[in-house]
Amino acid sequence: MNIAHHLSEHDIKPSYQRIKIYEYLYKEMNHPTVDTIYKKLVGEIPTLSKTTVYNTLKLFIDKGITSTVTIEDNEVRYDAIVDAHGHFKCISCGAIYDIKYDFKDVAMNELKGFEVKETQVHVKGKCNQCLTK
Amino acid sequence: MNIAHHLSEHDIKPSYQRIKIYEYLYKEMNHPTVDTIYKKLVGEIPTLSKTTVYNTLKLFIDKGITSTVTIEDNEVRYDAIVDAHGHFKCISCGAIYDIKYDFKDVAMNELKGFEVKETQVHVKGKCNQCLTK
DNA sequence: ATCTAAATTTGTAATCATTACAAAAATATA
DNA sequence: TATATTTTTGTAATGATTACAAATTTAGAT
Repeated sequence: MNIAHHLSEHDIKPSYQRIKIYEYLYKEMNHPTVDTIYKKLVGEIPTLSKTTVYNTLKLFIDKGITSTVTIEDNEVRYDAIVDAHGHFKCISCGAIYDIKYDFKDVAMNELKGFEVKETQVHVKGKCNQCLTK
Repeated sequence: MNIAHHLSEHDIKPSYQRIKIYEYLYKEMNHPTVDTIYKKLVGEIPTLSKTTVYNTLKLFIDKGITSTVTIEDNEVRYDAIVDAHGHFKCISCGAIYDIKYDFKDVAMNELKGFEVKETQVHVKGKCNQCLTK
């Protein structure tokens, strides 16, 4: 995918920082925190400011090309995938897995007459790899 | 329900503060934040400290009689219901509704071989009341 | 190419929820 | 009653996020 083009398509001017931040999100797919993104990119972009990372992610969210994952109280994570999907966090190794689920099953009867804008499913436990160790 | 007894049963000494905090959680069922609890109870208990509210809720969670609701990034809410259930937050009036869902539908095939400890379902949108206004 | 205006980035300080920690108060035990 | 233990409290520290204004970069007009 052409990142500059993807940003432009969503009404975001493709500055150097924006391209790098989106590239990191998109390629790593590791649901990073702001701090993770900053620490990784400041090597390549020595003048990078954490404020820029915050500003940029907020812009990406406004424009609909990034979503947040708030599976923990004390940290917000970011995801280049914006389609409805859930997340599993392993309490042993800390890895976060994307999980699909049938959206209809979750949109329960109780919400008849409600307008649903967003659904987040967060599952915690131990992952396959940690269990077989 | 006898709150002192309920606390004792779960290995929590029923101090005045603990009883009042649990009572608030249990009776109001409004998924309050620490600040909400503090502001409400400090009228009745003028010496109450916010630290006590934090300590007490942490204890309740450890002992399994309270759960957290992290439907927003910037605030943790608390719930006296600990059975698996989801939450709907209205983006218009801010109210939080409890919602049941069929747990099996959410525990997806992808998590075969994983050990699931906890599932949270968070839905945001507009509630019935706000829509019909 | 040059000037000017607008957008973007940056650094610092402020904010706010939460935690750490130690002193004070209350409770239980001998 | 005296002592040990538990609980509560207040203050300070932490850490993520936001506010804000200056500096830099980019874009558009001439």
